[in-house]
Amino acid sequence: MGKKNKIKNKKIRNQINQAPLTAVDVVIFTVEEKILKIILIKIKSGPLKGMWAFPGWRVKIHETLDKAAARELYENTTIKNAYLEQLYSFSSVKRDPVGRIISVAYLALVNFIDAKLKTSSRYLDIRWFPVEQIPRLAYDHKEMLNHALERLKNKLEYSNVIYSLLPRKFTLSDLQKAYEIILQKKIDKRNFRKKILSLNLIKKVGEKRGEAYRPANLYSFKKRKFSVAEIF
Amino acid sequence: MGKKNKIKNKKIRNQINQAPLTAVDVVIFTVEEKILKIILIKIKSGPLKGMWAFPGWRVKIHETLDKAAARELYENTTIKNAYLEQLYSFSSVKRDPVGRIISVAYLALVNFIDAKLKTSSRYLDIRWFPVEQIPRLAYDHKEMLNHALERLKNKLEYSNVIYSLLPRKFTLSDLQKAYEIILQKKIDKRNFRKKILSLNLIKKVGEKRGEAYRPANLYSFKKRKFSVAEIF
DNA sequence: CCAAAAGTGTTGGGGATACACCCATGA
DNA sequence: TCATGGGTGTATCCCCAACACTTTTGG
Repeated sequence: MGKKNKIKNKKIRNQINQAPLTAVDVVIFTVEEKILKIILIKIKSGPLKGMWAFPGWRVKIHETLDKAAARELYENTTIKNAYLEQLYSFSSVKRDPVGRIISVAYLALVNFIDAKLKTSSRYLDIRWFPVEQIPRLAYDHKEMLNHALERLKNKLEYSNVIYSLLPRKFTLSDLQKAYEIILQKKIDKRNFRKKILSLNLIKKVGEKRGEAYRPANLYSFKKRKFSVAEIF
Repeated sequence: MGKKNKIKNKKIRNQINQAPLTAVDVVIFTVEEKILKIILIKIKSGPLKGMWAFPGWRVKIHETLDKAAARELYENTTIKNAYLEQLYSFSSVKRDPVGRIISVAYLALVNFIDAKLKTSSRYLDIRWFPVEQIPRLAYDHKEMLNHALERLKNKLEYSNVIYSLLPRKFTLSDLQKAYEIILQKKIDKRNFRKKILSLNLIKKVGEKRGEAYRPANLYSFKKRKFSVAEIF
């Protein structure tokens, strides 16, 4: 190996050593059985093998962050069109013991029925966890979760994002419960209905849902598309 | 050069070619002469030479994004402790004609008196520009500016960040003007004073500021530290 | 005494909150 | 007929917005 090549090689190595790599991690929320849940995966190798973390992967050279997050969501849930939003970029120098990796966190909201967890050779395991029963997380993912929860709560209060957590048809009680679960507070039924209906975002469909007792009216969102409006 | 080395070299190259690099860009706001201004630099080389853009640079291997942004701010203004907040990460594949670079945008608020623009060999020029008179910007920096303005306006309405745009002592009229400049709307004087004083964030100091006519009371923030509160 | 900016209160409306009872259905 | 969740209306409060005149100073 010639001296010239040695130098070139060293230069390239330096470039790698001086440049943090970038990854995307996705915090995927759903509501099921009156519980707010997230997807965690079990790390397959490296010093953190066996720990739980959010699904995530390096950003490829030809894809945007949004695309990377959407890919990650799809590969784990088979969901293609969920609500997906960039959260924050995490960059502690020591956050990943393997190397210098900056992680751009994303927030995803999916409805439980559509989300089919897909086991992947990349992970040892993948599961839904209630937000209230989270194991110790790898990296700085606990912090990431806190950011995500904060953002979710805020977003709920000034937008209609909650539509993405619910099935197409739902009762007003379902909707109220979803709000209560995420915001972690009781809401007055009458005030809730007044407010929601006055926003004109949902419409009745047909009177089903007579599981027992008096059947409830079913509603659906007029537009299943993110929009900002005063909600609570 | 042996075959083994060739392969190794190729592998390293691939690693570079497959990994987007990460940079930080800082949108630095100030208010001067009743005008909202930002710092722009003129690009020194490459295909975008001569165009204006936000100051920014690659993230070093040993620094966090916050540190990189603070460094960038310091190198351009000599300011060490301004309000600095991560905005958003931009990642279009073609945003930089030179290569694949993801940019994490930061928002900085400085007061004009403290900010001494420092010419750097990295740029052809550096200047304050009124937000209303911005030249065509390089990269996706126009979009970045829009995000920054949006964030600034929102932040103003639910926090005390504006302290970082003002000198230590100011009159209520100064404060009101700053709000009006950024929010781009007239505010009623009596309602403004009622609201601001009720928040208990500022206190009187001494009655100066008698430039002409009736002298105004000077105020200062009780805490020059970011905090969230309902404002407007 | 005049010009210019500083300073000061009251009123009305809208949205949020608090609160309790009747209704429809299945068993 | 009863148990269960579905569904409805009113009174109050507080925050925000609208609005105009007096005060203090320098020249």
